[in-house]
Amino acid sequence: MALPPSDDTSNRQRTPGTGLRRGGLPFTPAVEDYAKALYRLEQSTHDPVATGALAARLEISAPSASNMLRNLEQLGLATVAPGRGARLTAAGRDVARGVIRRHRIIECFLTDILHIPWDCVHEEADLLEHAVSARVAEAMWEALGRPDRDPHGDPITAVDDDDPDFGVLEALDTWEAGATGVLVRVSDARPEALRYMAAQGISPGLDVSVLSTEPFGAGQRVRIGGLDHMVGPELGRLIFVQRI
Amino acid sequence: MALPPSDDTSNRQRTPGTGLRRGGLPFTPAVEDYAKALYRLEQSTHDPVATGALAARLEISAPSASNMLRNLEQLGLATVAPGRGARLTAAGRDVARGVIRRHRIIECFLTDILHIPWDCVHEEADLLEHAVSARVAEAMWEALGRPDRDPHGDPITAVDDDDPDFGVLEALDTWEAGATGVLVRVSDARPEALRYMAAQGISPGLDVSVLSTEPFGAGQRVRIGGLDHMVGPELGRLIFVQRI
DNA sequence: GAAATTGATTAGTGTAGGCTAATCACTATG
DNA sequence: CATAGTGATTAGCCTACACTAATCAATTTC
Repeated sequence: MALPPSDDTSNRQRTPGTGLRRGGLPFTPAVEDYAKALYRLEQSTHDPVATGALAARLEISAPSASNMLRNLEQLGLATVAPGRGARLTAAGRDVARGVIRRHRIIECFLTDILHIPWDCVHEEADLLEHAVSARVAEAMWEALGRPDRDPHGDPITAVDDDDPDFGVLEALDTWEAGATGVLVRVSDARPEALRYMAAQGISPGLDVSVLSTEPFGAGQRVRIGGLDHMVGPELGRLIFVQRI
Repeated sequence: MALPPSDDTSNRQRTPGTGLRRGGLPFTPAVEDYAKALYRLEQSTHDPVATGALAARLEISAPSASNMLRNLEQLGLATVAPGRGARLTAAGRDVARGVIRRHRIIECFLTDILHIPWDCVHEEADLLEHAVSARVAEAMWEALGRPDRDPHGDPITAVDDDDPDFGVLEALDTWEAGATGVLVRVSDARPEALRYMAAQGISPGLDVSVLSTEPFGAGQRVRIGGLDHMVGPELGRLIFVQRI
């Protein structure tokens, strides 16, 4: 005989209407996603975020965004100026930075410890970032040796710090022939671009030098980590480099 | 300047009405939880599972369970006999075993790699088991060296295998004075009991010998891993041992 | 200054997953 | 046999999020 008190009474906290689950996590995944999106949009424009911009970002309808903004306001995470867009509150920024920090730690963890290919970790991390508690995320960070960048080169900052100003970071497509530097970060915006770069052996940390700039929008011939590549302008915009 | 194509377009698959998210995962967390609960109940009684038993197990109301059972049936995961309870189909069993496998791998991972205390991992794993893809779970399993037991001693089996019959596994409280063996598994049913055992240094893998059995339900004096403990009957029922 | 375009909000729906209260269908008992 | 318990289901409701269609408000254009 075995297994009688068959385990798993699991304190499944029930946030009414949210199914089982959410065991103690403070916000719903949707709320965290909205906070993250608001943070990013606010960060790039430094202006209040228009409902439509938020909706476009999350690929949802404008009414959905409008609705959820009222929700965020009620949760104290955002303030909504009647017709003119929304801003995160300090609390909202903390939520957003927490999610972003967890996301990047998870990406590190997936590549460095689980050896999942570099170009797949973003999607997996999107799934996990809402289920990993702060405790687990911090334990991951420690286990990884407190890294300060994720595999795409994005910084892992403290929850109460803004993303650092990248300073002299430039997109590769703005560089002239002869320029040299180091590849610091690649945007994870387009998964297929990530996959291509992974296949070509292009990744953060490598030395970069622009061999030539081709006419008629053909892009650049670039040596990256000892290998030569043709980098078209679309790809060049996703690669961020720092002069040395 | 930096961070312009501000990342994270993330292919957020939208299962209508499920918020953002669920990027490709086949079943909702609720469905997985129901399958898991059905599997466990079926496994212990070998009979169809009564709606009420399922509801009690998941700490939800009977109507909710009744409702979801119809849902599971429509998904092809269970068959519901009109008034007489439900059974998992082969597909349902696969779902359940998948969740259980992921849960146990995650528990291993949390203790062995992240060094999260043994008595806390169950709750964290409950949260994560629905967000970790099969791919990530298997990568974890490989990174851990393909363990065959989780930290509580529960077996990690292939998705298409049933939990092995534990054979000669017995609850500690059934043992007489003088019996000796090894602690194979502790039930993770009661978190506070786990916490107590962790504090006392009681964990799977240790040698066990019953020194004496006390009268009037006082339990047993037991040497576990070199330390003496008074084990009351409530605790003894949660500890599973194998004679040597 | 009237009309058209644009952006945000309201109104109403749908789905997933919970709940309570009431009902139905057996069983078990006086 | 009638009556009282059980256990399951139905009916009806609630929350979180999403959607479409329609409206409102502001700006642009003629």
